[in-house]
Amino acid sequence: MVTIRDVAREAGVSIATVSRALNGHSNVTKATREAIEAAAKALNFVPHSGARSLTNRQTDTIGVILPDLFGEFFSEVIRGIDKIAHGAGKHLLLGNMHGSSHETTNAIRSMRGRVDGLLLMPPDSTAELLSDHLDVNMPTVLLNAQADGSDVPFVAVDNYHGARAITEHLIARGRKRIVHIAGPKHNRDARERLRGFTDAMRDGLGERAPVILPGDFTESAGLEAARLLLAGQVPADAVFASNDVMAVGLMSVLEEAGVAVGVDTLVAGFDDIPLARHVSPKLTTMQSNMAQLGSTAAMLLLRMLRGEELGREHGVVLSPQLAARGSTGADSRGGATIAGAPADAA
Amino acid sequence: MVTIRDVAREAGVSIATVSRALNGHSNVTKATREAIEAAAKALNFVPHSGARSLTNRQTDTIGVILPDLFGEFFSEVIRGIDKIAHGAGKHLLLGNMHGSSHETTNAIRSMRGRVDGLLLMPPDSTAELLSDHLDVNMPTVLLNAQADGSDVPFVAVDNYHGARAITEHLIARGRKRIVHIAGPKHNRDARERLRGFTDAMRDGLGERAPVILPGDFTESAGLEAARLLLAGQVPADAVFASNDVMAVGLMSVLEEAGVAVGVDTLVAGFDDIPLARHVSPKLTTMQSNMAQLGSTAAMLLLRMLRGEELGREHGVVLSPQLAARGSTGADSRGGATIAGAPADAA
DNA sequence: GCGGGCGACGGGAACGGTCCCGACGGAGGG
DNA sequence: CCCTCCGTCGGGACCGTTCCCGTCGCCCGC
Repeated sequence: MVTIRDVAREAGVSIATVSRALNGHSNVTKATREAIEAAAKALNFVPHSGARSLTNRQTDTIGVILPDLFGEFFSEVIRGIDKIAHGAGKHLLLGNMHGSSHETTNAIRSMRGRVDGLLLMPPDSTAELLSDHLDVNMPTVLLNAQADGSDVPFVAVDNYHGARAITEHLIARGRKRIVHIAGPKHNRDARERLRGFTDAMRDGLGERAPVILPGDFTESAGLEAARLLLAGQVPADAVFASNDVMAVGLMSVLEEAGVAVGVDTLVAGFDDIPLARHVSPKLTTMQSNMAQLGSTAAMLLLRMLRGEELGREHGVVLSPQLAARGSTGADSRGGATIAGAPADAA
Repeated sequence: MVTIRDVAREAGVSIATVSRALNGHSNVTKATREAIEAAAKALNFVPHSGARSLTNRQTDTIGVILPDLFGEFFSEVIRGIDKIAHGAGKHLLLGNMHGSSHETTNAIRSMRGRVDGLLLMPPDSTAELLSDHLDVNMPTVLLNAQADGSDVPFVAVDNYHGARAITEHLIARGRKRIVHIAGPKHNRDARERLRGFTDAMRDGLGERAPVILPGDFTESAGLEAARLLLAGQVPADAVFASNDVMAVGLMSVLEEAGVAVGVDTLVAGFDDIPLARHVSPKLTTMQSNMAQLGSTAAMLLLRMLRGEELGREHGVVLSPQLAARGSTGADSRGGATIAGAPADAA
């Protein structure tokens, strides 16, 4: 394990000079610099980032704490974060909390001294109580959540207006008996989507008690809902599922039963997972743009790392875009999108 | 920024005692320990992991360096790694090399002092020359690559036998005019799959010059190949695409043109992306199991971190499993799989 | 020719912990 | 009653680097 001391001895100079030379400071003679660079190369010296960050009080690393989530979502968020972080020369330290609230606080604690800032996406169960554990000295941006107690910027998707927009799309296509398949009750996203749906039904159709089927964001919930519809228990000419996975499950059962999705029954989802445009007919959905969620949060954090004081009021709400496709009878060839709801930073 | 010194002052003891108490050493009086814990809690003290790792010479972090890759693959590998690492109490430090060879060495260098070991998946272009830049003191496991120069354990997918197995599957179903859509020429995986295909064609059918269409792992390559087939230029009763994405693109065009995939023409892919079982008919493919790739590599690395000396001979070759589905006329209901090629650690 | 100023380099403290070793005090046994 | 031993705690070195400050030597100007 070769250290800066070894390089100094090899080059016949002091440690301080080696540090200066290798960090590109100007007050080093060209000859000295070259001798040091030669020695460093000969010894295959690599500076110890950990020690450096101890004195520098800067790690060039961003901590990312995410709950245990399904693949596509996870990777898209990370990709968005990495794109920005990499451009700023920052590394990413991943901390997975695996859903447990205890592990969340653990993950936050263990980040101390390893990262300069934190990108935190709390699981729904701990969203409220996390404000106690946020370190005030640690720049933090919240993903898909807002800490009720403390003054932390956040980035979230406008689930409410997204759900309104897609419900209005179904109404605009002449449907009246629109059923919603909800997501998990404890999930904030799902609750907001449900709220957008019911409001749009009330405002658009005067419907005050629309049919809500229970769901949990899994494919089997979509299958189950489809069976209910096919059994004729629930009269419906359109379905808005709280996410794409359920919508895809629903569609597959309906199609197998001979229902012409996009003609007899319209189906819409939420998220725009890659699968959405590969199923037949192509699924109408709201494009959440998870990569943008990550990159926006990373940009906010970088600003904080540069010294800007950002608070809750700097939070960003991303507006999902409507992607109207075949499953609601819309033109599927162009994949044309209609502008979604406008931003609304609460 | 509260340090261990503040806690010591608050509790009226020395910093050494605080360190002992907080790390659960036995030689501390119960009363002292409780006083220290109370002080730590009152000051909201969180130990500085960076400083700790400097003396401990251990960071409890694993560095993961991946090329810029498409979503599903990336997230699955990470998930597999995280599953193991998290169980061992390790963090994950992500370094993305974004394809460039220069950034690869940069990423490796900047990991020094931040991580205890490295999981490295080099881009194809640098696979050969990376052995120069691997730090001999840094435990390293290679993903999907083998360093020719140095003695480093690796984990790879047996692309060759996988391709053989799926080609033999097509032959077993009575097909003789089997066309292969290749992947990028510089891609090691693609080359191995091509080799498996040609060998299987030679051994199974005595075919020494099977038709190879060019491809690049993208959907449009699949579309292009489909057009060639439909134009009748290339007589074919089955197609083995080098990955699922191309196979799916191919299938969509064939189906639109009225070709009954799974009856008239059989189609098979490689990877088993989630989409594979959602297209119609369901796509026969080889299940690469990317999560297992990551978890296996992580387990190897953990063994090295525990002091085991692992070398190239401890490399693991994962055998993909054949998932026979509707696109080759196999039963798609059960999603039954047939055992793939046996492991073959070169 | 001498003094002042500036540029190049070295010494050492500091970052925030861990741990070795030595000191001190109390208890128990001879 | 004294000595010894063990358990608890404090002092200080150390991990690898950065940076402040001080020193030394050289060059230039008067």
